[in-house]
Amino acid sequence: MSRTDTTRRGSRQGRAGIRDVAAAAGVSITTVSDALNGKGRLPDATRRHVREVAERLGYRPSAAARTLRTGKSGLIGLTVTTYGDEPFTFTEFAYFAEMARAATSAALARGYALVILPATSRHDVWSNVALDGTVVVDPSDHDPVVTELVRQGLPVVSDGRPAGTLPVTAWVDNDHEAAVLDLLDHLAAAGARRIGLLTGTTTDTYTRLSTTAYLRWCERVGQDPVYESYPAHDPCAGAVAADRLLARPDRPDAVYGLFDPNGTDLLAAARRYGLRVPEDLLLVCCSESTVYATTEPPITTLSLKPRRIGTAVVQLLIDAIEGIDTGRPVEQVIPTELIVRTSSQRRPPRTTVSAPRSPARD
Amino acid sequence: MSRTDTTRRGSRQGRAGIRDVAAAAGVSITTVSDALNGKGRLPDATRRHVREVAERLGYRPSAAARTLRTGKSGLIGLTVTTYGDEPFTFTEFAYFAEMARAATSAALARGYALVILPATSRHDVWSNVALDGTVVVDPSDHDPVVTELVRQGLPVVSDGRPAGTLPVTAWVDNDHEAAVLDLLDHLAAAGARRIGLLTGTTTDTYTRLSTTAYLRWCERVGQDPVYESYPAHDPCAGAVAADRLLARPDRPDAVYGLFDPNGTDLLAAARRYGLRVPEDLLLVCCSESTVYATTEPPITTLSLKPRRIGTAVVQLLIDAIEGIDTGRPVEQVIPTELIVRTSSQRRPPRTTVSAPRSPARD
DNA sequence: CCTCCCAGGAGTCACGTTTCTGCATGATCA
DNA sequence: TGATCATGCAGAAACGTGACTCCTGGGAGG
Repeated sequence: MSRTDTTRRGSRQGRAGIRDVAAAAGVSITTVSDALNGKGRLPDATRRHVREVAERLGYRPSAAARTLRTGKSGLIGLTVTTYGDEPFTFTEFAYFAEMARAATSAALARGYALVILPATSRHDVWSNVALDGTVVVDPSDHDPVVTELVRQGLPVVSDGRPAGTLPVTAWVDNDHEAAVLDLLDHLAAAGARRIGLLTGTTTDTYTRLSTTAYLRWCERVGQDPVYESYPAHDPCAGAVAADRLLARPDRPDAVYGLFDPNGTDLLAAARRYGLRVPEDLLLVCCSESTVYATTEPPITTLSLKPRRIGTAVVQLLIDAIEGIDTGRPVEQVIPTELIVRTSSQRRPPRTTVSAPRSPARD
Repeated sequence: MSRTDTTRRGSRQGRAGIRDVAAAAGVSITTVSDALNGKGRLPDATRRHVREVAERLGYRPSAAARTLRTGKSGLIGLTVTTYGDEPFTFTEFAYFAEMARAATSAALARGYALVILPATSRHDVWSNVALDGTVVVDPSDHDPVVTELVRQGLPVVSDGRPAGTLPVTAWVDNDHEAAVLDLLDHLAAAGARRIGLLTGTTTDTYTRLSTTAYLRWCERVGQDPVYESYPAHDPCAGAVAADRLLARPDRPDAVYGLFDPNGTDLLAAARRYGLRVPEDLLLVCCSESTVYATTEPPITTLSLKPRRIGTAVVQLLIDAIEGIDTGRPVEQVIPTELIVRTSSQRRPPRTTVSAPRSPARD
């Protein structure tokens, strides 16, 4: 009777609370909670009645209270190692955008949302948000953020295999070595005698594995390595390095560029030196950008399949959050795809392997 | 004395709570809270002691409990209208990526984090996260999500001026009409006699305003409009529309493309028809992509300055969250920038107006 | 010597849920 | 007919904070 007047504050002040719904429906708080969450044992009539009243009052459960009570927030952190003060790195823009998009989709489909967080260990932001787990893109060697998160008992899944002893719950990556070896074989089969590499000075796993594979391949076929390195986060340095590579006395007749903008940079450099692509110079770069389908000539690209990676990372993370923890790290390798276009074929292609965005020429 | 044994659960089970810190420091919960938040009146000695103990125990305050108590979560929603089942639209990829990056930076600098949320009114995800406010990119006419958020009393700031009576707290946009008029004048000054438009079939504000400005300009200078429309979310349709535009009997000698991929599509179409750029065809497109600096020839682009927009949107939103609510909508117009390159100059440029791909921008 | 005041800190409630426990009420069964 | 049991629901204890109220000395002023 007189106890229902404990509903003093919530009713008029802000949004309707569970108490208001209970009072309006003439039932207890327990019944409302059970009815809305499909939990307890209630007849369908009561369930419907409560739901209707809740709808009428515009009731939305408080996410904060639910999180506090259940310990689950439905939030997943997404963090990327950065080279400056910006939250994402610039070089892998298309890759990251695609990967983040797929990750967001996959998370939403399972009822989770993604929170973009900085890779810096500024605790004030990280500890202000209740996370169920975190996706880390390209974690550095002994990432303090990852260590701290694992110490708190949160699952962490990385895009890119962790270097050193980084204790991630699971990771997803491409087989970068196989991709590079395959790609170099493709160039050699197209007639390349000396293949050059445009690579980065950073020590991340992608750059390291790819460069190592290149060197191994050179050793195997008995070619002297011809490569230029530059800091991958500086787009101007990339254009300069592309120019340097083609200005060398031992100029390569084919080049693979590890980073997204390398294709246009190499194409511009080739024009400056009067080199025709693909007649004088074969070109491949690693990119997710669709512009390479319509450049003159279209450029063969290696796709790392960021959408599949983003999806896989989130699936593994949510599995770890909800399911049983196997204890040992789970590893998943996503195949790459070589999208062959004109720039890596000595003769005009007879069978088009690429998916062209334009009506067929000739 | 014997009441301190109420610290029964928290101490061993999970992370350290505020009670554990209080017990370890030999003070009360109040003192710990005050010491860590710099609130009450405590001597520095006590404050330091408590902080040290908290540090030693690895204490991190529970974000959920704090949110529940204070009503502020430090989370900002970021949502984009979508044309498919993906969370972001595809056509404005570079724009959105840049804008989101700037928004994330600005939010982090003020202690907030961004949560990526779908534009669909799937309430289960939206109501599962406690938001302090939301950024909406390109809200549709009577966006149900915006309406619902405003009904809940949350501030909403939109990128793109709201159509109809959408009750946003504030908005940020470019002056699209002025940008298009200016750009058309630029093309006319370069010698264009008949300027064509590549536009979209969607009804969003950007497309509508830009197209209207084009039609107005045509009327003013007495030119018959020459344009093709296509669904902007379909990249293949864009290539086809570009081809159609150049195949017309009243073929334009200059084209402005409203969307990011239009530049490469138009360039490819021009090559198919044997048109030289800029001699036979002047080209401008709206894009944030840096590839247009190195295409053959480089293409003039209209930049909407997404970084400035992203920053402005977040600043306005956080101001609304923290500060006083003025009640009336705040509007902010960001100027656009025409990056003039070879494709829109009849004669080789003597003075380079374009900004090359240097990292420092804005 | 008494009073007042203030620094310093302890107790306690409330935020809005979820969930465990438990109490009625009828129906079933030996 | 009384014991057992499933059903339908109410009470109340947390979850971990923040903030308000109140208590207790000790020094200063009268």
